[in-house]
Amino acid sequence: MPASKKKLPLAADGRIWISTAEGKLVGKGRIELLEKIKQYGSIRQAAMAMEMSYRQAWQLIDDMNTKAQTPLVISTRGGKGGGNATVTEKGEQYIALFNSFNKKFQQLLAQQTQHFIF
Amino acid sequence: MPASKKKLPLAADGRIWISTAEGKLVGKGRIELLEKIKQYGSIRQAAMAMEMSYRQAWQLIDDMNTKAQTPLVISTRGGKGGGNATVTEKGEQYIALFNSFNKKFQQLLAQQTQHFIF
DNA sequence: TTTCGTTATACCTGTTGAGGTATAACGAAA
DNA sequence: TTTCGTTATACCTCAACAGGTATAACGAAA
Repeated sequence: MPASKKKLPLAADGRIWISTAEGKLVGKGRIELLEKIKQYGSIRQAAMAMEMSYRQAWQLIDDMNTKAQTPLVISTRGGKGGGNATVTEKGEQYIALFNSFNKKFQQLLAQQTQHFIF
Repeated sequence: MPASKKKLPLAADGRIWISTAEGKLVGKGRIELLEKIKQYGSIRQAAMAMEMSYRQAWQLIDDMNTKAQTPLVISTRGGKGGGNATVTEKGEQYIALFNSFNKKFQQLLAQQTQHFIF
């Protein structure tokens, strides 16, 4: 064992999000929710896939749509299937934006954790 | 106004910390607390300077000392002045480690926020 | 052995927010 | 015009947590 003694394993950790003046707009969970809505075309099914209540999913979406100028999710109710939800082009842009940001962040965490052989 | 229309101001945001298997060890607030303890040599005065209760400061210190193998803060009670607290060499190392990590993180946030002219 | 300011710890309480449940609204299709 | 599954929203409850207050422990100095 060279310079480093027997060591307590340390990790660089953190959470990131994109915010407006109103506060948090999208983070990891909300982006995943958008991706599930895109996949299923349904808020309810997206919520089930993430093991969260419909209520919570709806609140997150409502908050996003309120804070962003343009809705990230558009939903309709009634009709065939009872209703549906789709992710807008704006929503897609946020997904891409966050995932790019997050990728760089994860690289930083990994790099810093390396330095923690301490 | 070139490629970007009138825009909603977005910011890359986040929080970071250093964690062990037991969870969070030090973040921004705890590092600041260590710095204040170093400055004042007193848990109570450090807490006052940060406008937190002595109780909360003590709990944070206790948690850090428990999770780290080596105490980050050593305190004595009784005697001249009623007691005192000092930051150990290990504590100083965590301060330096976190501040370095945080500096790179702040750079990432600033850089990403640039890309959010979106 | 009394004083004093700090460290250490127990205890109690209000708040807030996470979460579930219930129900209304809706519109296409049969 | 009835059915159906989903969206939308109101309402209620309970636990966890933040935070304050009170008090014990401590030891150097006077």
